[in-house]
Amino acid sequence: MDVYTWSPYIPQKAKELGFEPITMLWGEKQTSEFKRLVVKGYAKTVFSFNKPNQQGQSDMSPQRGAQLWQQYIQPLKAQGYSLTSPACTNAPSGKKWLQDFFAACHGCTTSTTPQGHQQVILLHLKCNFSHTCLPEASKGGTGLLLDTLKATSEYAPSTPSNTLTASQAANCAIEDPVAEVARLKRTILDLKESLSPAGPNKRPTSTITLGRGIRRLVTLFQDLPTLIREADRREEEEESDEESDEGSNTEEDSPVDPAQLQRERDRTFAAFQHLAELIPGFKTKLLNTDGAVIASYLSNLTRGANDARSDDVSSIKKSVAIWLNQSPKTQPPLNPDDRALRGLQHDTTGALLCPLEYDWDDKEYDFTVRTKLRTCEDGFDVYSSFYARCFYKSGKGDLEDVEKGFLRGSLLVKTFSTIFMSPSSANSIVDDRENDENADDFRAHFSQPTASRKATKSCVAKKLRLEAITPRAIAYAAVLLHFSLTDAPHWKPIYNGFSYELLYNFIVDFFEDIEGVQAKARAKSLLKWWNKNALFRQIFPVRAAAVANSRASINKLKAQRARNEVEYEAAD
DNA sequence: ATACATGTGTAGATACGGAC
DNA sequence: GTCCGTATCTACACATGTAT
Repeated sequence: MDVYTWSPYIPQKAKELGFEPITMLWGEKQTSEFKRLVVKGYAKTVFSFNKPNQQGQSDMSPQRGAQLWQQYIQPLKAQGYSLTSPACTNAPSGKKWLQDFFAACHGCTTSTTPQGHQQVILLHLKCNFSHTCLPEASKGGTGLLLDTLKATSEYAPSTPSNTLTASQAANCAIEDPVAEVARLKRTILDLKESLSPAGPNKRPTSTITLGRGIRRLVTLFQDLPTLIREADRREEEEESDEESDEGSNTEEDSPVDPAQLQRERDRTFAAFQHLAELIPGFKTKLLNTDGAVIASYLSNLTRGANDARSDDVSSIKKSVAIWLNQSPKTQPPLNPDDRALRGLQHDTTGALLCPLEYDWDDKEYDFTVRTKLRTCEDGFDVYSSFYARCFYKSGKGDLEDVEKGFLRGSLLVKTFSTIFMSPSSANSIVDDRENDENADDFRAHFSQPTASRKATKSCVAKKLRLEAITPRAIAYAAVLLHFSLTDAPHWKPIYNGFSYELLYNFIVDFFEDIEGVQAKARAKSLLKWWNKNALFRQIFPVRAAAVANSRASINKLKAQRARNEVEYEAAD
């Protein structure tokens, strides 16, 4: 850390405290004191005129500056001092002042840069930490300085990143621009490495990137402040738990089922917990007392969340068309880039959107059901039920047992693996609507890996550190699949009166909000069915079972070696 | 202003071909 | 055969464009 006092004087304490003192010729009025104090060894660096281009500061002409420089500053070079150019303000007049100064200052060129360019003079960005430096830097002040560097010494720095510029500003002095830039780059690299020691990607993950998993794993529709509010509410409730919150709610006018409200709250709180798990340091970040910091943090997370959803909506739109077009029955073929001709008007997508309640394919009455559904005749509404056939294994279900086959359809599995594994991973999943005799064995959904090419990048699930398939991930995939079968022009939470938020909540609750032992067991086995997924296990080869196995092997080896030792000693 | 769609950049991986 | 550099590919992240 350097220290200076806007004068030649260096405080006695400065050196004792380990500061590197810098002397300064502030302006004309300090020349005598400067000459008296600044001798060989007094300091290593010298700053020169303070804002010579500004009235009320050292205020002098470039030509006068050059004279003073030659008289007082230049001779110090021979005494081992680092020389620093006049410190103009960041105003355009400062750049002009410096250019004129260099023009007038003959013989100031003392050394050369490694590139062989004439290094005219050491430059100093005038600033101080408390009030000038960072605001000016953020307004582009350092940019101007670098412009000046370029203009005066032919030194062209590689385009500095924002971080670099800020660091340069904070450093306040650029002695040798080339060395300085190189040094700062190394420092930044070091810092980055220390931030993320492991992993091939050394770049620290940005907040936006961190947010990408939120819609996929935490909540598809709720915004982050809602989740935080619910977490806060719970905390308050716990603190004053004897005081029931009856009447504290202002929802008197809209009669809400208390059980429904409680479920809503539980779901929201679960989302908060998932969020805290997904985003490293999330809870810590919330402790920040600066509301603006938190607001921008949350808005970046939200941006990432919505970006990722947007990516998924568009990629699933394409993929679904390609999968369905593989069947010759899909006539006319679907346009991968447009949902416009999908929905009820198309026989293939219509059949998949059609819930169990209706028989899309009834032939006896010449497809009247289909027609009635299309014309929204009374009592015929495709969007009245969540039991759409696209969610069912082989597209078939039983109205008397709606859970049977629900969320086991191959299209849903394809959608899931497209999002969480890779688009190409879905190719290995056999469409169960074509050959339903493969029914029960999940592995039958996957053909042998035919791709000669291995995955080239870690998949989304890995990036999100997803260790097991969660209900919310399945619900996310289900919503995206259903939506991509419609003819919606763009992503909407509600389309044709069908609420994707309600569908999402329905599927989440299907797993998370269960009454009864038998029902719980069925939901658990469904989740297990997903996690048993051979493809998914390829991605995470080291599971708990594998770790246990390796421990068992180690123990076995230990035991045998111990036994051998005993036998060896006995033989002696 | 915001959300969604589209385009660009890049990491990580393999395939290929020439030199030795 | 192996070593090494280059070309190419996939898929994610981010930037930019566009519509509402």
